[in-house]
Amino acid sequence: MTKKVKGVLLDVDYVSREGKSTIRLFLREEKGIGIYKDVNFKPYFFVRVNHLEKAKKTLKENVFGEDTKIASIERVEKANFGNVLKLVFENVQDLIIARANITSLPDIIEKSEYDIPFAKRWLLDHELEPMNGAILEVEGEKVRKAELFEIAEPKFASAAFDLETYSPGRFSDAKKDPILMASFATPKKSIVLSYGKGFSSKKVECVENEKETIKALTERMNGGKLDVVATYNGDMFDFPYIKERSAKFGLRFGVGADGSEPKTRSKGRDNAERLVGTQHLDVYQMLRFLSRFGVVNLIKFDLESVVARLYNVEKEKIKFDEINRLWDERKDVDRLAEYCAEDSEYTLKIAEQYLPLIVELCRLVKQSLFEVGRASASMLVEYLIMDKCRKTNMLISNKPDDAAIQQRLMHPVKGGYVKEPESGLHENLAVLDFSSLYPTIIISHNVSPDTVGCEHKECREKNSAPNAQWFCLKERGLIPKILKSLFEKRMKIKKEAKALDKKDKKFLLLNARQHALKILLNSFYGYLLYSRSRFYSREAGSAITAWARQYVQWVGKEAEKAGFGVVYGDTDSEFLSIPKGKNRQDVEKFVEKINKQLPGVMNLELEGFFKRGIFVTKESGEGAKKKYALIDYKGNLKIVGFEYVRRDWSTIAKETQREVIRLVLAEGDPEKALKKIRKTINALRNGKVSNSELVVFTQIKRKLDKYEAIGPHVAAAKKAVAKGREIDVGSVIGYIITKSGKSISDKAQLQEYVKEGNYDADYYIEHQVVPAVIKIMRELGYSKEDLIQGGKQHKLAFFG
DNA sequence: TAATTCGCTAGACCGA
DNA sequence: TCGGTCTAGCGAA
Repeated sequence: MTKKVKGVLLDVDYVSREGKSTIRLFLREEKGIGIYKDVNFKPYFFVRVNHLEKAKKTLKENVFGEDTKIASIERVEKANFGNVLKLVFENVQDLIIARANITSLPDIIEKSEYDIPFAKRWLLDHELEPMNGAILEVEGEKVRKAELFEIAEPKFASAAFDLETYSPGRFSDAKKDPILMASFATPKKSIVLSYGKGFSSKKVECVENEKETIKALTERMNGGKLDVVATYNGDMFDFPYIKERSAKFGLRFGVGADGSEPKTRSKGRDNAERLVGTQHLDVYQMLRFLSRFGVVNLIKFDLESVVARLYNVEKEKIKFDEINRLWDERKDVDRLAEYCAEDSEYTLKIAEQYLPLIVELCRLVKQSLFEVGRASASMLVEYLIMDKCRKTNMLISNKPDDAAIQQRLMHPVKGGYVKEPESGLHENLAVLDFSSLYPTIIISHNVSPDTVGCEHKECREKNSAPNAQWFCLKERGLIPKILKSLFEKRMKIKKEAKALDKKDKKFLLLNARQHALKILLNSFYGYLLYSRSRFYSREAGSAITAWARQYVQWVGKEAEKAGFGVVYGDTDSEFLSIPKGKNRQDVEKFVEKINKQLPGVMNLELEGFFKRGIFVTKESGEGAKKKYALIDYKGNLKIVGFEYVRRDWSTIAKETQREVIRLVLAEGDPEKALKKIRKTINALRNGKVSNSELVVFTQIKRKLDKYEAIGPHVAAAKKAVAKGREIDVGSVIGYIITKSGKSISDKAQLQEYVKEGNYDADYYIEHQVVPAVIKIMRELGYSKEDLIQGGKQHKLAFFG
């Protein structure tokens, strides 16, 4: 008896029992999470062989370990290779043993697709998409058939939890230190579970002790009601901690859809905590992931800093020694509870904000939320390519070995072209840029590892890149195939979104979808030149940049021919100055004319018009690249590359620089800028500047003893460690240059150890404020001395 | 423990 | 103590 069930596919995993590995599907249904099994799908990989029959015989006779057998061997046709055998196994363990030894056998050339995890393999081989709808035809718990159905506007039940733990003068140790409280937030309600006296907050649900706290939290979280559980660093802290504490009490934190505990998966130096069914989204990991793509721009990743940056809210941070004090003295435990509750609430808020984007990525790359929320760009691209390979019946390339990786690293590819700017002030500018330059080159010129250097004379003549590589025009390549479909999807969505109000829920959803597509589109070029890529192609990568350089320089030349000035250009953009006698329409006409001549989907876009712009010179006197500021006709500033946008400069220098740029560009008044600078310098001299304006943030990128040159940030970190503070690799520290010490490094101290007023005024004047503003003032004829002493006045006629 | 190259700038480091 | 070179970090695209 078969029946149909319908729901959202949350997860796929496998279990091994009695010598068989079986796929499980987790389906969000109305009542809960249904678990179904695909008993027919077996683990497999391929081998390329010299001689089919001989190889078959060898393989059949071979037993790799105790009882390790190949369940079946079949010959398969692949689009890119002949003589391929598919080896199927009863379970994953057999596959693992077999793949370790197989290449040593005679007649085997190469193993292929042997390192794709079984559950991922299932997803790649089926049409279903995680976080999208699925209709399963089932017999009992066994799946007979599975198909996708689109859910346009999905809604997911999500919640977040957070723990506060005891930490007597050191970092909490799950073996000894109890959980004090646990907060649990859903979009509707937020509660805190705890024990002991002194609570009066309505949010707090008091239970008897720690054990009951764990029990109560477990109860809230299981029962298959949740699709997503969000934590903030649950991978490294909350989950491992509560598992350990549970075990101590003889409990199990069994909040997976099948009642299992979260499993730890090691991910390089870090771990991840995986729940089956219900998806664990570690918001901390997700934000790291999103910041790699520029979706968010965060400096520090602790929850307080993140909340401050995302929502402009100063959330209270209670330090661990104070947590202990409040708990022990039972004073103001409500405040502690509120703090704990806020952590969950904000974690959930951030999760929900970015969920649509991540969900869209899940669907596109056909992997679970757990995977995507922790993935890298290369993994996302790889999933897409592997999916396309399966659809077009191609054997997926293997990962490169170490020697190949080293080879690749030794031969970098020439990148984009950057034009040296004409420094100084410019008026009436138009900025043009190629929309999605590299992806559109790939699509329009069919750039792909499998189309390079074909034998057709015609392709060579018509489709050669400036670096002499050419690409076949007869058949679309693997990479362009994928990019074309992503590109077209994105165009369609953008068009649809354009018709909607920006506050419309549908708009936000469409925007998340187009953003997901953009992320993927932009990741392919990097993947082609990524040293560990399965589809590395120096030829393809260098052709892309060669074409890019050619196109952007060609547009520059054409612009000059058309009578515009070309002020600057970087990789995919041109900054034109519009001379007297020309207007906006002339620019538009120029763009139109260029677009008629561009091939395929390539497109030059008019980004905007700007009233003024400033470019500065380097110490050497050349125009500085990747540094400029523009102001549009509405008065909006766009500051690029300057210290103002860098985190490793003090606020006092950055804000002064911004104000100087604004005064110069918006008001055209360098004298006002000069006044501002002198005022700042005076404040510094008089000790009036607060520490918060003096902090410099820098990331510690390696272990402290691994530095060859001890810069101020390393020196400050070392001193802090000597005082007992922990500083991990990857953490961002804030330091101040104090009065005591000889070198700058000697004077550097972590912000938290510096008393107000104890700063080296000369340093902040000479090394922070002046260097930040002199670049700009120099363009207007001022010297360093003018800034510092208040030298002679300049009469300048820059603004008529 | 995982996309690329181009570019700027600081401060340490090192030898004269 | 000077000036050149190297290490390091971060941003633009």
